[in-house]
Parts: sequence; C-alpha cells; structure tokens
Amino acid sequence: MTSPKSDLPQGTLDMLILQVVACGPIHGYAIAQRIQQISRDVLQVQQGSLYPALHRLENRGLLGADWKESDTGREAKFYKLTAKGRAQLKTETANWARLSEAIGLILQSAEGGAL
Amino acid sequence: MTSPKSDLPQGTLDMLILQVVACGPIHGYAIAQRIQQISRDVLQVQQGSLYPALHRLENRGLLGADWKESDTGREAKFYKLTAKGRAQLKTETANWARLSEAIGLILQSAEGGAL
DNA sequence: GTGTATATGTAGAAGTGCGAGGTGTACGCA
DNA sequence: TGCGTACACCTCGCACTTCTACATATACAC
Repeated sequence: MTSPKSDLPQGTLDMLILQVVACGPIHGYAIAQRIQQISRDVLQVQQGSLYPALHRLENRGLLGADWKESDTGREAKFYKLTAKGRAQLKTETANWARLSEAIGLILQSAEGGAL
Repeated sequence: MTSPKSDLPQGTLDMLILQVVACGPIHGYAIAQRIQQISRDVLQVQQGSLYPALHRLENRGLLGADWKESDTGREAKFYKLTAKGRAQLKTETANWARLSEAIGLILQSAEGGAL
C-alpha cells in the first residue's frame, strides 16, 4: 500500500504506447521508462502488460519494428509508428479527451449540489 | 464499429455510480439515465454493466439499498451511499484526478517535443 | 391485447492489465 | 571467480470488468 499502485484504466495503455512511439523510434524497455518518467512515477507499465500490448499493436499494423543496437550496445527492437498507427493515435486521443471531459462533468455535477 | 462506441475505461463505472448515488437516493435505472444525461450522451451505461456493478458495490458495503416506490408507481431499488462508500468515492476521485493528469502529461509530452 | 417505457436481473463472451516466471548479455564489485 | 544488478526480450494464466444478448414483470396508451 505504501508504494503507489497505479493500475491504469483499460484501453489507455495502447494510446500511451502509441504516443510515446510517436516521438520517434524507441525500444520497448525504454517506452516503459519514458512513461514512468514523464508521468512522474504515477504511471508504471509492467512488462507483463507492455510486451503483449506491443505485439498486439504490431499485429494490428499500428506499429512497425526493427532490430537495432541500443545505446548500451545490445540488440533491441525499435518500434515506430505506421501511418495507420498515427491515425489510430489521433482517434484514441480525441476519444480520451471526450471521455475524460464527460467523466469530469459527472464528477463536478455533485459538487454543485443542485439536487 | 462505425457508430460512436463509447466503451468506458475499466474501473471508472464504479466511481461514476458512486458519484451519482452521492447526490441522493436513486434507483438503478435512473442512474444510467443520469450519467447519460449529464455527460450529454457521451457516456452510456448498459444494463448488463450497470446491475452487476450495483451488486458488486452493494456486496462491498459501499452502497445500501431499499425497495421503494418510484415516481411512476412501480417498485424500484433505491441505492444510497454508505460511509464506506463515501470514503471510497473520495479515494477513487483523487486517484482518477492523478491518473488523468498523468495521462495528460504523456499526451502533451510529444507536442512540446523536447524532453 | 399489442407495444412501449419503466425497472430489475442473469449468462456467456471478449478483452485487458497484472503477477510471476523464464532467457540472455554486460557491467561493477568483492 | 562469483554474485548482484541493470538491461532487454518474452510467455502463461489469473482476475476483473464491460458488453451483447436474453428473460422477467408492471403500467399505460391505443
């Protein structure tokens, strides 16, 4: 309980990955680190979630992959966004904005106390 | 697939229900209508999602229920928030705020570009 | 008496994240 | 030399939630 347990809402992981990959070619292990870093440790992507998601995205044709050498000299699988992936990211981002806005409406509705 | 399918992120339904019930005693059917109405039809709670969620929340002791007569004269199960439920709502709301903020950070990170 | 809105409920299917485990390399330290 | 840690990939099965149907029953309009 002391450690911040941040289960992320189902469906958001794909969007997050797509977004990080959109910044440029990057390998899986680094994606997880990026997300954790940018979110200030709020979001933590487990490897058991990361790699299956990556494979799903690749199978759907949203991500392309190439084996290259990482900064440390080891072989790593670098992912990059396809055109289809870019479109999907756009869609999901818009959808997320609408959803979070709608949820915000519900959450605010009670505070007004108009009832 | 073409129709605007608004699957809501897993875990948010409980929070939404708790929030709506927090406004005062209300029956299940009306909860779904409320959510849809307040969110301007963005969020639509299916009955197959609603009732199981309601029962879960009741089993966890977050919601209390009484059978009363609804506006239309039919018997309906009116739910109300327990103290435990109120605490849970508070926790989930805070958690949601942190999560959505963190996700917002990721989404913005690319636009700024440099990091 | 048929249909619609109200109101509750269940069953099965599908998808997704998580935990726990496994593989292998490279590096620092004792 | 041996050990632990960080890197970097992967898989399996569990648990959970939501969705799509379906089933039930009342009240009211036509």
